[in-house]
Amino acid sequence: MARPSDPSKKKKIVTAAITTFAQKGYAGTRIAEVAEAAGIGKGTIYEYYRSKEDLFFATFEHLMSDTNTLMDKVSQSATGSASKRLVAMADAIITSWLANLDIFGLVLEFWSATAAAPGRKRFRAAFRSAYSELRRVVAELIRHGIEVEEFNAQIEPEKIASALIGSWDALLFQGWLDSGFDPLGASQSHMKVVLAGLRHPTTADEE
Amino acid sequence: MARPSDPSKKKKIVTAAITTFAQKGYAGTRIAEVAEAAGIGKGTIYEYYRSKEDLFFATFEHLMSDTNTLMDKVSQSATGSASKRLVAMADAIITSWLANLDIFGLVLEFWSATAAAPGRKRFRAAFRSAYSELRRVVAELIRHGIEVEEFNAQIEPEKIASALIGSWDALLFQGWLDSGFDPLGASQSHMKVVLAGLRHPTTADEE
Amino acid sequence: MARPSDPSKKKKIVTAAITTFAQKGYAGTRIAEVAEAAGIGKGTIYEYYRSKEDLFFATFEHLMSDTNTLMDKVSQSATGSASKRLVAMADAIITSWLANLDIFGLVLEFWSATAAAPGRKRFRAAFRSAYSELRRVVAELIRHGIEVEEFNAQIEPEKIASALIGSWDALLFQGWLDSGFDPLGASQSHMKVVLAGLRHPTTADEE
Amino acid sequence: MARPSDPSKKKKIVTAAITTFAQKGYAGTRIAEVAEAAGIGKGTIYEYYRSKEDLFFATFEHLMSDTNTLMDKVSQSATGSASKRLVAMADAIITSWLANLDIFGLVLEFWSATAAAPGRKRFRAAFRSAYSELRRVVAELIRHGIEVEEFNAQIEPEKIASALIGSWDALLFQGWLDSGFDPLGASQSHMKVVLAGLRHPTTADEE
DNA sequence: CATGAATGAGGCTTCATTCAT
DNA sequence: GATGAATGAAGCCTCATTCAT
Repeated sequence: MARPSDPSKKKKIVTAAITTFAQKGYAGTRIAEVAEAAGIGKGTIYEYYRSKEDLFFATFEHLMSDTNTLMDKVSQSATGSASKRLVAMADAIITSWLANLDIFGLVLEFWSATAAAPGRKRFRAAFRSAYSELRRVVAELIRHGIEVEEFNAQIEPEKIASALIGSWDALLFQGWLDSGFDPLGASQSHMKVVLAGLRHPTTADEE
Repeated sequence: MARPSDPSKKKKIVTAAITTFAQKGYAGTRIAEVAEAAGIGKGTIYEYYRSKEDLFFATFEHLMSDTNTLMDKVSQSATGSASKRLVAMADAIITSWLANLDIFGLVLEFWSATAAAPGRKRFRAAFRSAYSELRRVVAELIRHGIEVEEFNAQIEPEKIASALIGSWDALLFQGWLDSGFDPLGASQSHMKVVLAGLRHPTTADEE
Repeated sequence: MARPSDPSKKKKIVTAAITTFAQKGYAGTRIAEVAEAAGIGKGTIYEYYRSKEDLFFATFEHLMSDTNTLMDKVSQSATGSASKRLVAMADAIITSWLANLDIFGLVLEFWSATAAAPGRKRFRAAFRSAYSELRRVVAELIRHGIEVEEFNAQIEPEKIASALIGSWDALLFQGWLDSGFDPLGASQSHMKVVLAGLRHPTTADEE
Repeated sequence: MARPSDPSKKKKIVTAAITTFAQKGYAGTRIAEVAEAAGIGKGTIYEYYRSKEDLFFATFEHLMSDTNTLMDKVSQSATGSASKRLVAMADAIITSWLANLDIFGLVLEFWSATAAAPGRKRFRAAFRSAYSELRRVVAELIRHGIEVEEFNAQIEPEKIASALIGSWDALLFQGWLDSGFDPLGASQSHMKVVLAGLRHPTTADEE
């Protein structure tokens, strides 16, 4: 009864699942399709994953961890001023996703998985902590910029961080919707403005 | 043969559909549930909508038009400097959605509907044009700010617009995920920085 | 509660039903279609007929009575030798149906209605008595031919009658299937042979 | 993805389908009933047949092929004069169907399937070619009878063939309607007359 | 009388999951 | 361990019939 755990096969399944879920969505994907894409039998998937839902969550975790890995790499390799590091981070994330825009649909599926009914609470929880962590990293960077007096002290690092991260996601979504849209360019333009804003004092409260 | 078209009943159905789809997601919703929520018979829904998918799209259009109405109201009523108007717009959108955060899950469903398979192309098309319009309106406002020399001339209105809009969506999403998160505060903080950035020249290209 | 009985409206409904059932079959016909074809409201049909099944049976009776009327006319107007009368009868029936081959599909529906389940026993009964009557008329004619020594006395009128009648139906069916097939020609050819056979003694029992 | 194709199971299903469709008609039959009659699960049927309609067509083909097999056997084994062979053929077909009169209702369903709407064109096509072939075989036999001067040269083999075949069908139908009716006797009586007619010259055209 | 909007029973079909091989 | 044939719960949708207007 103990399930097998050949990691190479698990990977093969998840990879196939990513492709298939991305193309057809969760509801539109049949387990048989994933199996076929993975070049294995339908029943075999159940040796490695308890259910379709479980497999879906596994693809989620897989992508999540890819993103985390990317983030770690970026934040470790980034050098220079806080501004440069922020821009590098934005560019890295967006560039990385642009290179895989074909599976961006999967992200949308994950987002919507945070909504629907029961058994999907883990998606919401995972997203929450992922965003939380991402905000922490970015906020840290901003805070650092303040400390070294690169950024103005009035700003609230956490809040800015959440908006920045959000803009990255949202620009990718717009790029996904509209192939004529350029998320990277938009992000860079936005980052320039934000960095300018971070350096200068915000005007005394309007009105 | 000719289907009935009592608009008040259509509205009753759509309203029920919004609630139900928002709570349980598209896949998790049974037509019978919507009917019950609308206080009518299951078959009656099919007098007004050809299919579940059609009803879903109708809820989409309904919310879309609500958002458009809101946008029109905001852009018409907004007065004062470009900055103030931008902030007003951001606040209006976010506040409006915060008041209906319980149906934000529906938006996620719509987002993911832009992905999956056939018969859903219209979602993508509708989103594309909606974003396009929203960008146009916001970019217009920014362009106006440049003309009156409130904003610095180097910025690219369309790109900034897309990032701003994106941040609103994405902050709402974070608020949806995490009830401790405050989208409005984050947006306001972000807007302040952006407005500061818009007023000041961006530094000479970083290397 | 008493049902109305405006006969002109009943006729309008049955006429519409004949056309529609003939084109789409019983199962493929919706009451709404019949109503539309009749130029009346869907509910009105139920003022005149208890159910779809009932309406179907009414179309059956209508056609049956048409056929009976035809038969009566033919058998009364026929003059001359028994042979001539038989041929006239065959020709009349086939010609009449050929002129309405577009509703022959309805006859097929009636035939199959003699099979399926309960509530359709009346179709079988009606057919049984209709065939019985038809056989009686044709057999009578043959018997008459025997009496006047036009036909050979060995033949069994009832059996020949049933085969003749059957051949008419079946040739029409073949014509219905294949527009290149000529039921009338085939019938005439067949009748000639049969009449020749009726006139001559059948050979002593073949071994 | 690839559907199973165990022929013995396909046969089991078709057999069950024949019984059930014959008893209750196409419309009156529920897939679940067929499954139960076949002793398998409802879903299993869909592993072997795409739809109810498909299964129905399969039963049609099955019976068609049975009939063809019978015809081949009869035409090959038949010896003796053309007359004897014709009678043998008639008797074989009728006897064979009489032995299975319980599923004759199915034939009626098939006949009516040549009418109704779309997706059923194949029934008509199959019938057309089946009748065409049957006519060919019978006409061939008649033509042979002419050649050996057993039959008179004036007759038209194709036309007589179509009428003979038709009479077999139609007599079976009458037997099906009325258990007191004897299709075999009627056919034999009819065949005798026809054979007598085939041997003797038809009278000069009856004005 | 006529209408057609409303209804819900009923059936086909899908597909995740199981389990014998 | 791997497989895929078998399964049946579940759900969309149709359409005959009703009945308030």
